[in-house]
Amino acid sequence: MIEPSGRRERKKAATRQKIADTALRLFLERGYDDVGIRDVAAEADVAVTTLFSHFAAKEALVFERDQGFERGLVRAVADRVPGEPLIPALRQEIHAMVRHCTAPEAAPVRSLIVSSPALRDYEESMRLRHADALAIAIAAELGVPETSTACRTIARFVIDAFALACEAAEPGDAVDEVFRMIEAAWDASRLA
Amino acid sequence: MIEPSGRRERKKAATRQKIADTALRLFLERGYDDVGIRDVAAEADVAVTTLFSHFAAKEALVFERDQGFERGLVRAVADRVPGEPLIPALRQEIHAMVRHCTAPEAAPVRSLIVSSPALRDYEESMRLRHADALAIAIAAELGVPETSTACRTIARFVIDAFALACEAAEPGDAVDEVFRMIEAAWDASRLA
DNA sequence: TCCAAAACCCTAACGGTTAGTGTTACGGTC
DNA sequence: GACCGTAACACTAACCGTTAGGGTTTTGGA
Repeated sequence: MIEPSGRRERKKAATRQKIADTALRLFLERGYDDVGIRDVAAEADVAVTTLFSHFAAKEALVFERDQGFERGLVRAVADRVPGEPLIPALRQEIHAMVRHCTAPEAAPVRSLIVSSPALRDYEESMRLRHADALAIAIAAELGVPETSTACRTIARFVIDAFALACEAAEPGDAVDEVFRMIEAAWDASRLA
Repeated sequence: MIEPSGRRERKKAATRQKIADTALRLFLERGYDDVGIRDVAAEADVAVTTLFSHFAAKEALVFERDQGFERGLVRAVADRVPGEPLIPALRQEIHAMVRHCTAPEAAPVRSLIVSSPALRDYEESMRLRHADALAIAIAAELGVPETSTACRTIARFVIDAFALACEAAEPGDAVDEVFRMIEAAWDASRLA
């Protein structure tokens, strides 16, 4: 009775994708605030309730791909080659994420996000969740309690690096600059 | 034609205060989500539109006093005694802010905020604004461009210290712990 | 073949927020 | 002391995101 194999899954994924694609297209054409949920649903040919069964909020329509970011961060901590130090592994992962977000083909979506306070706030709240997940992963890796202030601090700093680098003129250099500071902070903590 | 002195100002302030007091009382009595804007307006005996002319959003009704935080941070940078190093000055200010937020009499409001995702998100977006303001103040103090990555990084780290300490079991100790890391990060930056 | 669940649809509403349009009360001016 | 501009407030009516309630179709498996 489990394992909903095949067609059902594919159809559901297709519906979800169609909604996301339609939404992004309309947002880019007419602006985020000038496209209503009812517009998106109509254009994607689904009911409004169906749209909300796939996406928790209007803002989520824009951040379809960012689900992998959190997983990537946690993996960068948990699955790194034995003996590899933590911070450089995270630096590498943040580099990849920043490259992804600042790639030329991502520019229209970027400016869409920047132009809407609602989207900016939503993105920041996503980052907070990422930081919490990362803190838990780091704590698990080091064998300290999840509530360890030092772990949570490092996790936040790493997410800050991501956020700041995405807005910097030279994103790659910014990642390195912030990570020099994070490395020092790490050495000054009791975790190193 | 300027200088609206006297009665008008007082009446406006009184209205604002009455709205905020009423709102907080109702929220604490019945829960944030179970009190509507129309309830608050009716109980405070003002029109809904009047309420929104004083407060930008429902969430802002809960964060009436936090306007001073940003000012305090900027002042901690700009008005510190000559020769006093930057980071300890900020540490002191954050200590004061954390004490303020974790004081026993602030507990009901704290738990109100924690219990509502909307309020938590709003608080975090306020902190982002504080970080931006602080970054600008630091940049001005050091005579570097506002967009300096190092300045923005330190500002974010300081705000992180505040957020983490407010949630920690021992807030005061947490501030000191995070600031040891910030101090190291500061020394590793090109600003020190 | 038939069933249970998943996916979907429709309608109607709720609650925060805003636009449009007055009305009052205050402050400064002649 | 009468007068005018404007800030503060009120009322109505809506917009928009979101959800509840309740039904229909599609799918996978027994």
